[in-house]
Amino acid sequence: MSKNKFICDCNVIHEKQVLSAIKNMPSDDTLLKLSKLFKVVGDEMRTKILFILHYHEMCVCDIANVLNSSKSAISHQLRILRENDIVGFCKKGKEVYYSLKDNHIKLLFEIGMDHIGEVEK
Amino acid sequence: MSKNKFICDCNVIHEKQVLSAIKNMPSDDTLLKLSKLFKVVGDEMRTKILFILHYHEMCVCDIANVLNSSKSAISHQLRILRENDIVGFCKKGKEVYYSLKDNHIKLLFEIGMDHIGEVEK
DNA sequence: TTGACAATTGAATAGATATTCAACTATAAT
DNA sequence: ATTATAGTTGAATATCTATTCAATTGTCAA
Repeated sequence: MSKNKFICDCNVIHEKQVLSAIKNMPSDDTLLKLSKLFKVVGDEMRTKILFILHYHEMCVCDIANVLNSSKSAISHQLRILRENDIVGFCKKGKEVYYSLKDNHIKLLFEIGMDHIGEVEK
Repeated sequence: MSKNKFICDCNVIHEKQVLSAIKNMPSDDTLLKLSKLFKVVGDEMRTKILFILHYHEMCVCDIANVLNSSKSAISHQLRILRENDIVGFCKKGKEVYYSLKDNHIKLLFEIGMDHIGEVEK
């Protein structure tokens, strides 16, 4: 088991598996995007916003009222969701209506609910 | 449109939808668990660890070498994954082998990859 | 055109968290 | 028994991030 080719504070125990795992890893860019997606969904306020939007589109004030939060806080979170292509929006008069951009979030929620052993109503 | 029943810095625009959304929200406990799941997966190092483990179980040193990180850093992250029922482990001699606890993470990854438009090899 | 309100934005703050470092436990080999 | 190695753990630090606050933009109604 050689050690020199790995810059790490510990030995390689199974060189073959380690090399194989390195080879199979997607690019850092891909993994970053993947973890970013989960990170964006994985904030309690954003999870709640997405849960609301998976029923129907809603404007910022209404979302703030459902979640008992401020327009500003909600708007900041919506910006993050927007920048990560998770929600879309359309303006109607003074109001801006947000909605889920595609079906992936709903699927993630279903699997997540399954994992934590709760039944979505 | 009454405002008083909502403690918020803005008006309720569509009271019926707001009340309906409140009624449909799962419990805070459920939503916390759900967002926690995504938060735990949504860290770049943990995403990488899980990606490795979805091929085969692996011991801490090997994971550290694949990811070019330290035993300690990996061990800290594995503890978080353990505490959230995402990975399991078994000891064999001096080594501890970690593996995915169930199939949900793999499903989350597939949907996530689909969302970011990458094809998992 | 003026006032009211929905929404966004930037800066500041407070809270959360990943990594590092050092110390420690447990197991295997000599 | 002693030494070496795998892994864990707690504390400290440095980074990141969610919320708040104040100011601003854009649209509608009077």
